[in-house]
Amino acid sequence: MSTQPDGDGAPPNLFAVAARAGVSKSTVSRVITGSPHVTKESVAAVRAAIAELNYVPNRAARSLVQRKSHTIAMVIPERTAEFFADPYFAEVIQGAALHASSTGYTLTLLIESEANPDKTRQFLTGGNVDGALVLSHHTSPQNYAEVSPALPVVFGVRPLQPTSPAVHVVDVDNVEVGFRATRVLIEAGRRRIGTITGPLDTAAGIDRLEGFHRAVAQAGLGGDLVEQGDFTPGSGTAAMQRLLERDSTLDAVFAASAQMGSGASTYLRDRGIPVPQAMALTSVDDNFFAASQFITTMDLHTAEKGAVMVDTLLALVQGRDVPLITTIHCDLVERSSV
Amino acid sequence: MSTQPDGDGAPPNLFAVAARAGVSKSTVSRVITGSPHVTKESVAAVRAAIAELNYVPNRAARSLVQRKSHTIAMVIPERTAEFFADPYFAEVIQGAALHASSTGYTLTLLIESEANPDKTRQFLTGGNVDGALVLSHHTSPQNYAEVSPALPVVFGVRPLQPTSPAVHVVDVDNVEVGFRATRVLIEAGRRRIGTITGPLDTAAGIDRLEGFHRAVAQAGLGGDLVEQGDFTPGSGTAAMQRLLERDSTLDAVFAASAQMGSGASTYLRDRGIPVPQAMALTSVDDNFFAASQFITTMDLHTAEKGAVMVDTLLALVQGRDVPLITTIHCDLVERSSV
DNA sequence: CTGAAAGCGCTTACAG
DNA sequence: CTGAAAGCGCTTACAG
Repeated sequence: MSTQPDGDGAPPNLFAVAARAGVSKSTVSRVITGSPHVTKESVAAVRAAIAELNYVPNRAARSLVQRKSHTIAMVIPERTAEFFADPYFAEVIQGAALHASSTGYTLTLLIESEANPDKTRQFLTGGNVDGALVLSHHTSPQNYAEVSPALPVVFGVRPLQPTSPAVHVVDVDNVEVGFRATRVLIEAGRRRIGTITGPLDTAAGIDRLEGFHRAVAQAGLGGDLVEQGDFTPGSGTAAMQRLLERDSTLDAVFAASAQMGSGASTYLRDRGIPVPQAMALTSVDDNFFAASQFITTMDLHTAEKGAVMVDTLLALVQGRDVPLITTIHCDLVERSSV
Repeated sequence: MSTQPDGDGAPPNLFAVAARAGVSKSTVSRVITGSPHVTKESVAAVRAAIAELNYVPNRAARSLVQRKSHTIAMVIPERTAEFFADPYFAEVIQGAALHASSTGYTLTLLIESEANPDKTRQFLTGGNVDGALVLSHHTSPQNYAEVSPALPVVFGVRPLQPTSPAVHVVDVDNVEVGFRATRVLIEAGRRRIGTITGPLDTAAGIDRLEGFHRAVAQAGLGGDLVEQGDFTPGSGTAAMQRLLERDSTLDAVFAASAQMGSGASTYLRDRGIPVPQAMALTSVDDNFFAASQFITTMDLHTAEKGAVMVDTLLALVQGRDVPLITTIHCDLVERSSV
């Protein structure tokens, strides 16, 4: 007695579509799964019925029989969550979510509680997801390497220690990132170059510093002016001050994050030190911290990285062979700080 | 022949647990669902078997029979996604994800593609999720109000236009937010007060401006110094400049976001205008933009808002009665900008 | 309190 | 190419 064609109450199921299209459930299923063994006429009839009924397949039923959840988890350890304010993570997640939806997979956000890490691992290994993306600077990937044989896992950061078994990683080459960002300063004629590093217990922090050291060494310059930050603007300000106190002839700084670069830039402005005339500056990551301070920076293609992480994971899920390391390219974005 | 007790291959199912515990599948199911009609002995036996086998219930099977996905979606329209860099969204999402996981529900991130909005709505109404959280300043909630009878939906922002049917909203009272942030300036003795608004096609922008107007009117002050921004730091800098050009006697500014406040603060510093001596400043949202510039600001308890959105949605999902509007309290955080 | 049976909505061999 | 049947792993009345 409803005016709506699809009736009220329960949503239409395969059986309803089959009845309307005048075929069997098997045929409807074949059309939906894209099987080639169906006549054009049947395909057309089924498609029409699906459209008329506004039919959407039940994921639970499909998952049950296929033993696939069509869901992937994005695991964000709680400590990283504190750093959620870092645009970097938001951008990776956005890139991953956007791409996942285009593949028919669903992205579940899983914040790993430090109080109860077993809960997260149980969720992951309990067949709720087909694979997991792990984003973290700190958490030991060894924990996940262990679930890895049971569940495909892709990391967004290279592990600090080699894991066993080895894990799949998608990331930029942070040594290259540090090298190129430092080279720019050298090519601009700077001779007394310092660096504000990220935390030196993170792969990104360590590798970018290594890149810095290689670049200055290659140019025959000193690599002694190193101050550590924690990727936040405030730490950049403080490190900039320390650097200047250590050597007043400093004429260039490579900051290992745009946030720290912006903190350094703020300090320089407050002290009336003109950029780039008296001090050249480069940083890492192209976000509004870099943009608003006009800092020449390395674009890490972070959203793309999120998408590639999804692709890599899905390849693994489908049993395809994937190299252990996928490197995301990086680019120099020139602004007015050099 | 495996040394592991849980064998290899397929994960243990209900049947395996039942066999090990020496009871029927029905009894195991009752223990898992928390039915009271089970003897203590049976409960103990089943729990032991579950622990020994490391059994995790299959969500797909449960969803299929219960017609519940135990999943809720966080819908982020693409336009909002551009603003993903705004710590505000990250914080809401984090709060929601953390709380959802503690309730046994799974949070799926759904980025609404502008190219194909039907896809998102189809996913939502196709029985894939039990409810949806919608976060957006711009998107017309009317679109979602329409799916609302079929699917519980909770909004993080009040709709600009009344919708039909009315939708559930969880948000701070932005009029109060604007009022209080302006009052602080008045109480500090400022007489010539301007405001940098958010976009005036958003509820937050409109309501915070309304709060500003009420406060200055109540104090018998003028409410003419209004410049619009878009919540970003850059727009705050530009608006601050326009305000100063319009009236050089300006002695206080209420910025409707911490990002804009920080942009304004940057401008003031560059011009050598001391804060708070020559210019007092307040803003909205307590994040590192406010903290790093020492701005007195309104704490919107954003992570808590995410959690409350989840609670509200789950109440709706469970058929409980929920008020249409849930107001999150806000607090003043005093720093040195006033 | 407990168990056997039916069924949730799909997919997948198996015949034809 | 197509359909009837079995089964994925649970939960839920229904008897007992």
